[in-house]
Amino acid sequence: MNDIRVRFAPSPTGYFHIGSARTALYNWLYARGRGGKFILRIEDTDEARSTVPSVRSIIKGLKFMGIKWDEGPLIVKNEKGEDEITSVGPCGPYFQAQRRNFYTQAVDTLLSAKRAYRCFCSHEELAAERKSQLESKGRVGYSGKCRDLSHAQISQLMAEGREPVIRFRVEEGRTVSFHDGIRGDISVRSDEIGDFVIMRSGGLPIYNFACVVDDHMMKISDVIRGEDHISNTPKQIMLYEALGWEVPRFTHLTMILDIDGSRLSKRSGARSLLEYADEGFIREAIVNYLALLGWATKDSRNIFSPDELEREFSLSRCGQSAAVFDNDKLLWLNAQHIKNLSGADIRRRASAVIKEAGMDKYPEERLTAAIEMEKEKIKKLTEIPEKIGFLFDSDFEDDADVKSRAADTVRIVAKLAKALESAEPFSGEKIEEKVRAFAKAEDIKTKDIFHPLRWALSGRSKGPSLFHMCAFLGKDEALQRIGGYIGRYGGSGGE
RNA sequence: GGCGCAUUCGUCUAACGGUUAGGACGCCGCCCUCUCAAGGCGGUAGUACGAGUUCGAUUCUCGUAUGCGCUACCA
Repeated sequence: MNDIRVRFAPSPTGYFHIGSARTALYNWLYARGRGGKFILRIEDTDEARSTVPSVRSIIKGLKFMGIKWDEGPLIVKNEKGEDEITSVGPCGPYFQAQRRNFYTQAVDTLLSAKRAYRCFCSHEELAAERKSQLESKGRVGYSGKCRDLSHAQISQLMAEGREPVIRFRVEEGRTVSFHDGIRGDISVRSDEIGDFVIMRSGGLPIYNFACVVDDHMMKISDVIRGEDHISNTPKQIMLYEALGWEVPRFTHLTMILDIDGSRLSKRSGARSLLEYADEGFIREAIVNYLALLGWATKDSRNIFSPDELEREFSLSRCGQSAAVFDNDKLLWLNAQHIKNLSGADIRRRASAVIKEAGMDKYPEERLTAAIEMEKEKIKKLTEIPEKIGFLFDSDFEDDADVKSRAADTVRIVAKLAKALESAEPFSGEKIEEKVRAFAKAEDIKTKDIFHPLRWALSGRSKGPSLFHMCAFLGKDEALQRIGGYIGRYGGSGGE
């Protein structure tokens, strides 16, 4: 046992994207590797943007990746059998919107210690202030106008119905430093930071504040999050100090960029994690790829199972520069992992695409066998119907190159069909033996009969190993397909 | 504008200050082969720029450039 506790704290606004997925994964891998706890917390203090569907997609996405949280939100069935979102764990609730009293308490502490104050400035005043600061090319930040309002002034403004925000009083002239788990020592002068808002006029906390309160109350030992939070860290550290709380360790992960180097956008990388799942990427590949996006072993090894990642992963081996999301490599990894699965496993995972293609009417064993035969060609689960469909349905259209070359082969194929009738049992081995013997007897190159047979059987010039395919179809079906081929291209010449 | 963080093949990355700068994806070629794949072998391509420290910098320091982030009653 130890006291390693990490958390993944997404805000439920929009879909669960790749960057978040990686942050969650790294937190989880770190916890698993160190025997720590992984906590899921939903940062829904932005009432306007937070949505329940988004919470669901986060939960679904984490589950897809095989990430399990020790504490956090849970979807359970209520008495009526409907889904209901609750939380499990000793430090709950795990939704910030349900933790308002904790934030209020902490604000009161800060207020009475004069480390925070009420600010009545309007948006307009603030905007004007910012504008003039920008023009004078200096620091941009709150001027501290309301820092020393008297009780009388405050009462007066309150009486007027003005609702203040709460600002944190930043100490002047000091340097805030911390040791980042990936980047090392980072320090910033407090003078660069203006008194920032910690609570909105409506009484809801601002991220930097809620985050500190929660991380402390949830006993988080390591805060592992995106690089975009580096600049927030000094503010948070000042809050920890003002509240008299122990500061956790911080580690900032690099950003994930789009192929053109910009921030990940819809175009190439930044779709929802779930879209990748729907597109036929499997858990192992996504986890593997995400792990590699910002982390590497000393030997730059590529293929890792989730279990291996749990053992091998370490924050200290994470890189410090942004990574570009590369679909090609993800696709390659997906093919690698699919290849290592059994046909039955692939079939099970592809059940949705199989069903959608209307192929669920075929026996599972047949589907499994077909997939087994073709699995090293499957890059994505969604490719399965096109890869094996013709094995089940003989009503296919011949490929163009088959059409153009078929006519010359009809005579020899018809002759081969007769030879095949006596193949018993109709196994791959037996068929191969028959076909090779046939070629020898006819004094033709094996290729000149192999290819035509393939065309007759499948209507395409690429596909599974010929004899396995033939055996898979079975004698009746194979002969029938050959008959159809002869019918289509036989013309007047016939036999 | 200010501050912060970053910068090795197109991409992901490896390299106690001393390596012909390694691996992987992609691309190209060859081999294997009943096709397509898979696999094997080989090739392509990189230390942003400029100083400094050092016998020696990808590696340490500084500057420049570029990118990204924060500078919100977003997270």
